[in-house]
Amino acid sequence: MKSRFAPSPTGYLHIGGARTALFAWAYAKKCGGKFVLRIEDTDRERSTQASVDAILEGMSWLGLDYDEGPFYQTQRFERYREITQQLLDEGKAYYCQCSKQRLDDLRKSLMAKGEKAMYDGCCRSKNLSNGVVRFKNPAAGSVVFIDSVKGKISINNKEIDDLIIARTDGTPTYNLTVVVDDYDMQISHVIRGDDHINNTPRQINLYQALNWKMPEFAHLPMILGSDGARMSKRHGAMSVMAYRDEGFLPEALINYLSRLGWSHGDKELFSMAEIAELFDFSAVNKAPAIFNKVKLLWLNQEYIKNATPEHLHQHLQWHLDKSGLDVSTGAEPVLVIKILQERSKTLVEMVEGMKMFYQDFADFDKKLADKQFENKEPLELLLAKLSILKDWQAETIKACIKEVCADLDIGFGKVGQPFRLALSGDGNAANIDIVAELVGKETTLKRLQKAIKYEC
RNA sequence: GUCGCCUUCGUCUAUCGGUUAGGACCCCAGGUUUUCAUCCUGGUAAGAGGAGUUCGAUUCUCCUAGGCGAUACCA
Repeated sequence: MKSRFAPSPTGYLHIGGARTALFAWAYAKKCGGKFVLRIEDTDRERSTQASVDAILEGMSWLGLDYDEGPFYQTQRFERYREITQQLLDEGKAYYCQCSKQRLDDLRKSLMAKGEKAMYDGCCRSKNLSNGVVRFKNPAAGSVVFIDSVKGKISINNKEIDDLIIARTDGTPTYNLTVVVDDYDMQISHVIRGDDHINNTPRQINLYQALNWKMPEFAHLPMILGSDGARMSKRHGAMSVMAYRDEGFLPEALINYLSRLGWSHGDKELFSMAEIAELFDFSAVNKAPAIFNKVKLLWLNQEYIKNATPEHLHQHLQWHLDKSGLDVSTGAEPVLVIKILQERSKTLVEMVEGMKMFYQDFADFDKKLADKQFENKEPLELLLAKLSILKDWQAETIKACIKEVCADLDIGFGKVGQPFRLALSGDGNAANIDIVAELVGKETTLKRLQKAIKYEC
């Protein structure tokens, strides 16, 4: 068994492509087969090296490792030419010199008549010796195949015209190259988006003309934008790497993507290993799915909550570097990460939460400060007690807070809240005693003084 | 226009002829809690419409509607 992911390098690796790659990868793993990466760059106009790099980076970030490749179609032009020539020699393809203008007019007049717009085979028996090369599609009968997710699909050959397999400049086109490559690379399972369903019968006819064994086909439904329309920029991030930038963990994105069109009973959380073990086309939906970022966020939070601080630290490094936050001088990062795990939906949020431990903030949140710092007494008393505290530990700090409460005969909140604001600046922090311990004695005292000086 | 594919809560989905149609996200209401968050409990919410087949249809068939896709010298 061997599957492949065959993106064209005309942009970054997007969500839909990633999901296709994931399923192809998962099925290969499940079968103990191989997974191949092939770059379909025959369109010289639109393909770029930057896109190739972006796709490779996306695959690697997601952890979608491939056993073979990446192969590049531009390096196989000789092979395509050979097959095209063979088809020509066997009378299964022919040259066509119809102008774009004629093709255009033909299409328009056909549509005006309410017929399907397709090439009329004008040059079929002209015996020309140059121009584009068209494949002679069978005129009668129909193509029937069993798709692993859609079931039986049949299309009448009357609906398929003679497709171009080589352009005027001799370069091959998509339908020819996929067939040749999938055959040469011994791909047993062609797994791709269902926007390719309509191409499949053409390709099957090519397989038959070449007398090649056909692979299994599995067409995955599309992923739609939030309004049910095809995904586009206005739906938010489409690029896989944009999700890293926004603070998502690759395992969360993978988990989310796996559940778009696939399911395994009521199970929601899947590790990559579980996906590889449980994935099957029989549980893949036929209908397109709408991408829902809110659920992705929930998943991301689940993964952040349950990850080890060390693992999080690894992924956090990229964001730390980006934000320029230096964590080498303050508390041990994993300790800080630990207390932020339950309160961060994304890694970006986590970096935000880390800042108070490593750098000072400019001002207190005014609205909160006016309220919390109105009565300075608790803060002053707390400062006095903490100043002489020798053993700077969460427990001892907590004891000080409780003493203040007792001395002043007030509740924990009356001391804890102002203290929290004094330390964080925005009032956002976890258990105040632990936070104070990690912020450190010197900084804590400094911030308390700053809070006491605050004028409401 | 033509052809192909698709259609269960707002969203992702379970159900493989017989269920009070289940789970998850979101949302709402409670509870725990040192803010926020987490956590716990409960709740709202669905089979596009119409014909058949059947003792019985969400499930099988057909029609309609809607959505998506293809109709390129793009992939």
